[in-house]
Amino acid sequence: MNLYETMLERVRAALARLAERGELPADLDLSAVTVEPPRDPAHGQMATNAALVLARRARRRPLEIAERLAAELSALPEVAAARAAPPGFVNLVLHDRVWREQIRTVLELGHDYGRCDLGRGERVDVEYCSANPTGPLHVGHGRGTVVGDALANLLAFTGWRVTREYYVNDGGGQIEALARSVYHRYRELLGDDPGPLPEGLYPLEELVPVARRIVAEDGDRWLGRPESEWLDRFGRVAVEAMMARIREDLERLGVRHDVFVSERALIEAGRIEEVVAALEARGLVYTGTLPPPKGRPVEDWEPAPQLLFRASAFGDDIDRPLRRSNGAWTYFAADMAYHYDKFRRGHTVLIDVWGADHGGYVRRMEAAVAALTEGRARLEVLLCQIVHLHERGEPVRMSKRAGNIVWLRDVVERVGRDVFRFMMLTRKNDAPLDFDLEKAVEQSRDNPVFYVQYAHARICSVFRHAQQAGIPVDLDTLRAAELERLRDPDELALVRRMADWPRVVAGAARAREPHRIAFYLHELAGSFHSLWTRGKEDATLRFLVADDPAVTRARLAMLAAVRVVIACGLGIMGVEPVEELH
RNA sequence: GCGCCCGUAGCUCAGUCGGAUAGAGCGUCGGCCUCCGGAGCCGAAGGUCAGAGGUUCGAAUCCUCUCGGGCGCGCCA
Repeated sequence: MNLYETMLERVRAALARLAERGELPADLDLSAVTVEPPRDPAHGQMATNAALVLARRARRRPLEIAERLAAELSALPEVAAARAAPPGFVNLVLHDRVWREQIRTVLELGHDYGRCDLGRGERVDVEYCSANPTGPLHVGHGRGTVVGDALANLLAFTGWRVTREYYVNDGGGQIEALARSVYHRYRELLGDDPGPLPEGLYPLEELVPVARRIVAEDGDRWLGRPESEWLDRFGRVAVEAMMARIREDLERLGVRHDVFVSERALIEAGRIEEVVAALEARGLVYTGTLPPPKGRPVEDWEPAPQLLFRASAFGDDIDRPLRRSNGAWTYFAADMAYHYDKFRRGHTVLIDVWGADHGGYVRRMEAAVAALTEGRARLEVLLCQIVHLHERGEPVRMSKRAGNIVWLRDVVERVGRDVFRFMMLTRKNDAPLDFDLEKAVEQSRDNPVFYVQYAHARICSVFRHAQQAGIPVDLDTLRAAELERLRDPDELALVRRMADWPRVVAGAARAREPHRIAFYLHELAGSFHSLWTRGKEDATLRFLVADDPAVTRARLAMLAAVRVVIACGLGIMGVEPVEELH
């Protein structure tokens, strides 16, 4: 339990005592009562809204309740001051020692500090990346991949049982196009001039080695043969090769999925038929004709009866097709089978991280999950907005047609895994993100990655100096430090910021917003840098004070704890906490 | 036309389940190097939270409408 939760319990207990004495009604609903840091630190260190929330039901003036509550809270051992403030807050100041003790807690718990059981062991499936196996990952894929990975880390840290998952779209027409693209290269390699690449095929250089492999294994036996003979073979080899490449790209980003699920395998196992039959049995599937699409007119639109899922019964605008007019299942039908599969494997929270261009797909998938699981699982979709790439201030435009795609691997190699991952988490997912390749490698205040890592490195540097000076820095010594020697307001501010970590983690997990970790670390690093600089101006505030081993121990304990929190936060983001910058 | 997302300082963005006088970085201006790493720190200036209405003790936050931007809109994935 973190400090805020502890104080919330204290507030609830105090309210109960007031109720016992008849100063409040007995059965008040306390669920809206919170204990939070006030926006303006001048008000105090924590504030509760209890009186404001309860005033109406209690039929009392908020300030009156606040005053009684303040009196009650003043008596607590943790509380240095409790004051009622208009319109009805109770502001709390805790004894410094309560905050300082958090240092010892951090040193006891290490990287488990901030861990909690918010998820209560519920099984959540986080599906992210899931790029089509028609080429390597490009920068655009990187954002969702990092967001999904960090979110999975965050949820695992806060008590969920997490599966990290990649859906391999190896079943549709795009794979046929991929196979034909490889066949084109195959003919080129064997000197059988195929002419220019037909419209709709992939011009990727990366397909040449795939074709080469088929030449090596199969020779020229597919030359001049009808498509029906070679299409499957070429498709399988191409998907395998592309997935191998994608896994390498993921590896370089430090991303490792637990499960790769093949769309094709689901289809071949008859899973779509199962799901559709189940829906059919419940009257949720029918044959009908959809109205023409809105917006820009579709030239060759003709009304045609199709097999439809009654998505509109679950909040979608219209019903959605399950079969194409050529009889094949739609992507949506396969996706239904896939999401049902996630549920069948025991997940009750399904989180999908998608690009913003899939926004129009969210409603129908939510409807599908609601229908298939009969409300026992819920889908949460995180849409990641576009990444704008900049080079020397100029936007880098990517276009598949022009063939100037920026591969994820190249960017990661250039700026480094840590920088890339951190930068991808410096915006909330539904805001567009600018990524400047120059700034990313710059070591300045401008660059939040550097700023945070620099704080960590500086702490490590202090410890190196301490060791050189023969000052004991082992954990037992630090745990036994006389923390009351930490008296400077900036030291206490740093400690309070550090003690915020459990709240931040829980809030970020609840909101599915891993970017909050990045912002928090930036603030924590700021508090630290500020304190560091004061030590330059005032030697008594330096961390290592030669003639005062006790204060040195206390400050080293504080730094050790801050370092743990920084490292832990970076760990959730998948970023290495470096010990030295160069 | 419809749906989803967004609109906060000159720029890029935070803003906790609705909480008090809306915060940070960049940029601008003014300061701080006998130093545990100045790759840093401190200060100043800078706001009609797009606009209007509503709910509420209280709205940047929730609801409605308007304006502006992004994405998407049968048988692609």
